[in-house]
Amino acid sequence: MPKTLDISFFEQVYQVARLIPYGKITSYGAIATYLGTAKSARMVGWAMNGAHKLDPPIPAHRVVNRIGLLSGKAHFETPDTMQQLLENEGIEVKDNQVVEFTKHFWNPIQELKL
DNA sequence: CGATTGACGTACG
DNA sequence: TCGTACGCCAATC
Repeated sequence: MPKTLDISFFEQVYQVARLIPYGKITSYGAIATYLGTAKSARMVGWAMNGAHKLDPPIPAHRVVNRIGLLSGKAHFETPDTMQQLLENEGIEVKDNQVVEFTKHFWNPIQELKL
């Protein structure tokens, strides 16, 4: 049996996270929903816990919660890293929150679902 | 080895 | 409309 079918939820999260295009952002819930486990949004964030340890690294800064809040900024090297990275990609951040969130939102369901 | 926690989100009163 | 409860599953205490 191919192990490709045995990849855990984490691996799938990593796969999707790496597909997030430059200058775009998505939410934990969006990824979870795309994977078919809408209520496992927490696990998406949990997966990001070791994102920087992976190779290639996962653009965890492009993943925010459903309201565009930089809920995971505290887990970066410095609390400002996440915001800096986003602004570097042309995404405006105001008070730990993404401005025009829906405008920069990248929905894996809409983009990847065929 | 059982209980708690955690980068979230939805359901329900 | 707002506040509280629960689910999700792995890692840590």
